[in-house]
Amino acid sequence: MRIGELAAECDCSVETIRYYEKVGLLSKPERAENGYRTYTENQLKWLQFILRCRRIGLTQDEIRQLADIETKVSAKCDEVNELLTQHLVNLHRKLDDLKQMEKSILRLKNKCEKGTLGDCLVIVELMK
Amino acid sequence: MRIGELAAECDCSVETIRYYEKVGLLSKPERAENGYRTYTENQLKWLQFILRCRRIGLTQDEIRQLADIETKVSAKCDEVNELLTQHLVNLHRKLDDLKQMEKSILRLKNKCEKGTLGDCLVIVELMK
DNA sequence: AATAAACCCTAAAGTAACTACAGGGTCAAG
DNA sequence: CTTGACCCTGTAGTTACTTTAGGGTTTATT
Repeated sequence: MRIGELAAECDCSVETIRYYEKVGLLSKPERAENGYRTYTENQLKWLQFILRCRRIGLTQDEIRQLADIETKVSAKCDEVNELLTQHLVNLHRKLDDLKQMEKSILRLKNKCEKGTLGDCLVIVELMK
Repeated sequence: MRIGELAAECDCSVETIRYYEKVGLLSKPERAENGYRTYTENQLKWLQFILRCRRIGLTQDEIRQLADIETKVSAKCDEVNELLTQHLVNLHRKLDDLKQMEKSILRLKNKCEKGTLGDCLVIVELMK
């Protein structure tokens, strides 16, 4: 399977695949006589794994950690859970900020609807 | 208020503040005789607003648009409301994304409660 | 008073996680 | 035999910062 097929299969760009190879997230594939990369089914699965991790917001470093954990068959799931728990904490902080932000904007919108933007302290409202 | 105090107050780095000034997100502060930046209470509030926007994932461009509302004091409320409504839509999209992420992570976490990684369901699930 | 620690300055380079581009080779189809 | 769709390497650009280099200034301590 060539890089274009792999990209189509995984719904990501060819450049992203080459990039993942460069930074060591994806193992170097075999090369055909002409120098083209040829991928195996296993590498496809691994790429899908990486993309799925990225989609739920894990960083490359975190993915690398997961990959490392995977090789330590004796390790406990606790490590994986620890990583995910930390990720959840970060996520909740973002959610809280987002909700706070929504409130601020709604408040500002209400001010504007009263038609007195000229003297309503928009900035002050925004910053509350 | 000097830059160090401001940074401490806003829980961000001194470098970030100088960076925001450089890219025009934060207005240029007065300078003391020795060249040190001196900030007002208003600038502190602005910085806090910017940081909150950033934490929820708004881009600098989006923040700049919000900030521009300040200068449009004479603008019609409709115009401003339009802008805010668009931002609300964006916020809701991001909120949904984060909630989706949270669900994925929770689902994964529950699958991996104990045992060794040999049969860690998180990995299995992610590799599907 | 001298010196060290803590603070401030600018400018430039590095980082994450890609994306886009420049300047090419390869290969099946028309 | 050339056009177009692929593939290659390598470098530069993007966003939003962070780090480093190489200095001045202020404040606390000796």
